[in-house]
Amino acid sequence: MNSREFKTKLYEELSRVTKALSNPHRLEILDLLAQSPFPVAYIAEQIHLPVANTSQHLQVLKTSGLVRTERKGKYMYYGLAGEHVFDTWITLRKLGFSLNGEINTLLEDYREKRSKLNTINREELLIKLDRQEIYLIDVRPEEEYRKGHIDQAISFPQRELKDHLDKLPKEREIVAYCRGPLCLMADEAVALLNERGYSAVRLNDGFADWIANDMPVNQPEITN
Amino acid sequence: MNSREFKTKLYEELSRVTKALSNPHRLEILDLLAQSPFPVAYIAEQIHLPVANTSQHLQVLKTSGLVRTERKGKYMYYGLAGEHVFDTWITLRKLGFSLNGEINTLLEDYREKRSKLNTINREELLIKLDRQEIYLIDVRPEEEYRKGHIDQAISFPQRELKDHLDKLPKEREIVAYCRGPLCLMADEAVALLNERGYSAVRLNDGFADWIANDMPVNQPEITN
DNA sequence: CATTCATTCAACAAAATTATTGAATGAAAG
DNA sequence: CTTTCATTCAATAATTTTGTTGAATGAATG
Repeated sequence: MNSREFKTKLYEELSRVTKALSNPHRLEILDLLAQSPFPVAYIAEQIHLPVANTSQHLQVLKTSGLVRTERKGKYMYYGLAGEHVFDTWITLRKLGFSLNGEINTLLEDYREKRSKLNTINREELLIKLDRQEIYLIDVRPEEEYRKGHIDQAISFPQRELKDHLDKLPKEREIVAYCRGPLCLMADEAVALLNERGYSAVRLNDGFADWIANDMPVNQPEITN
Repeated sequence: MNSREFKTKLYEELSRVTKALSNPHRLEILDLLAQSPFPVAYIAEQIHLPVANTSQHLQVLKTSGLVRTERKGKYMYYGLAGEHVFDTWITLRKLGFSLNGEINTLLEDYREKRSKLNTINREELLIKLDRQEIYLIDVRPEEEYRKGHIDQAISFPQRELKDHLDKLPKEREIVAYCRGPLCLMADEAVALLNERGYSAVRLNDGFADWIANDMPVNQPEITN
């Protein structure tokens, strides 16, 4: 093998990973798996894709080494292959934000229309939690809450939130969080709450970033 | 725009960057541009691709925001759009190495056949340079040497090295470096030198990593 | 102001990726 | 041991990406 053949092969091998990252559905899957491992059917539902198609995308990710599988009962759980995959995803997300002004515009426009953009960051949240100044709600699907959540958070899945408004305090500020900065469930929740006379803000990133920074979590139930 | 439409659009935008990174030739271009900006024809020659094709790849990179252009005289220089692009490239390269065992095997096999794998790292190099224990040669094409090189390095382009062996000392250890860990010019040079009775080793990474770590460089000539 | 030459464009062909459908597999549960 | 059901496979169609060729552009040079 001469030098040129070798280089061609080398960059081809390297591009196997970047090719796996080159599809929007697969990026959305990675963003979801940053929460925790999930079975195929759940992932398919979350990203609104047929199961067979989702399975194919998952296999692309698996072949490239980005995700790994584990069978639990009749379900096949897919999860990120390691912390370096999460870190790379964060790096790429940041790069995307900085290179593509469109993304920021999109997100801001969307959020501006719903809530008043009121956000709080991780440090502020921790302090206010400590002082019991706020009421913290986790608006992700309950499956995800059960696998782990921010310490002291109560589960109020966004989809059912409007049916449980009576359980929320009007006198205390409510902080809602979901998966990460690209996740919209917290925005929807905050918009609804403010409309109904509550005082609500969202955590500016989300659960994935929370655990990535070793903040206090609660994992009440190790699922099998 | 509803929530699903919005998410689809968001991940599509994000994938514009990852799509641009998904082609092996474009990765090789980025790796080259990590050295410094170059005109289209030079890039085409280095990656062994027709100029028109190279131009197309460069435009994909430019549209995604990863590289930017600057006209100098009759040449159009393409360069990385910023430090965050370089950092992301390094992150991806590392991820590729860790996920794809094939890559490490390839590199090691190739190197083992040529030299005896003798390498030196940046810190050792700096110390030995200071003590004048070594003779440091830059084996990249002279164009690249002229744009900047490791302080005290002498230019001995790998392609012409065999015609200038008489200018090298046999009594002192020679250290050769080129672009980065994926670049093979230093390996070829080291192999040749050891064959001819010199004592030579390579710097384990290369010039891109050297400047990324703020090590001492020499930029004798600002080209225009 | 005509010429040169690096680069880009445009059009088409070739190759790779993605989506869709329905059937196959294979572990768990009755 | 049969049934159930989550997942994967296989085949094909639709779409996108990549390569190739030759012509067009347009800035610099004489």
